Amino acid sequence: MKNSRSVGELLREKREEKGLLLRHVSAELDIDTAILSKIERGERKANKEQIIKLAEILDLNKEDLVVQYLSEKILYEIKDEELGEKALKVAEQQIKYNNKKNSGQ
Amino acid sequence: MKNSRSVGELLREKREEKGLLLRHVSAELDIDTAILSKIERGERKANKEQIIKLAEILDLNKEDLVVQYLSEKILYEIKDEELGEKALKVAEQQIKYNNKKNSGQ
DNA sequence: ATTCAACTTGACAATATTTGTCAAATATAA
DNA sequence: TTATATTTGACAAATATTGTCAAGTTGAAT
Repeated sequence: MKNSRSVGELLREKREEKGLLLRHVSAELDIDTAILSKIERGERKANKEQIIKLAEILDLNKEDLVVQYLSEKILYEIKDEELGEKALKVAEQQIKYNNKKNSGQ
Repeated sequence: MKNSRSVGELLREKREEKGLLLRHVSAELDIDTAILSKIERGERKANKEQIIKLAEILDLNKEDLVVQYLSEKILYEIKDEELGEKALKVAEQQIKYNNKKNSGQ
């Protein structure tokens, strides 16, 4: 497997690497430091807009960060579901089927 | 692919097959007929509890219905996302990795 | 064409969840 | 200790979800 760091881990790592404080980054996001702290520790989820901004502020690869973010959203959705893994596979099938259809195949 | 009917289609088909009216089924669910109508036509989502009850009332395979229900929830979550499909795959990988870990491998 | 039952629609209300603030508590370091 | 950074939890505001209701539409049977 490639990279398995959570969004929060990625954010905190990079922020510290850059020597930025919560207050610096949260100011740019226009939120309280408390929320960013929670996001970094996985206690709260960021929203899409914040993820984009964070990628920019911290020079993180935007696509990688968004993919990890969406993946966590999906996993959150099915975290207590026995049938979650099955549902994931069905969802993939249904996306693929749709792609096919809409590309004229 | 096996079965690609949406939750709504499954519900309406089976309800009509059984000769039940919206009012019969919605009474058992303790909601207005309007909502059930919308659920069947895909205009609203049911919640988990309702899905379970509906499977019972309509003699639908509970597992199949729940899987389709969860799949639709997942797809809804990423419907406007370019990176949705990628995120789905990452989510699967991460579930698998977790399974491994927690089974002592 | 009128009537009747089933269903649909959309405006709105209630409730739940998400997203945020703030102030106090806890580290960490000088 | 003092100062700064982070964390915590109670609460408030904003948003999304879930529901009701009443009026509108549809279709079948007079």
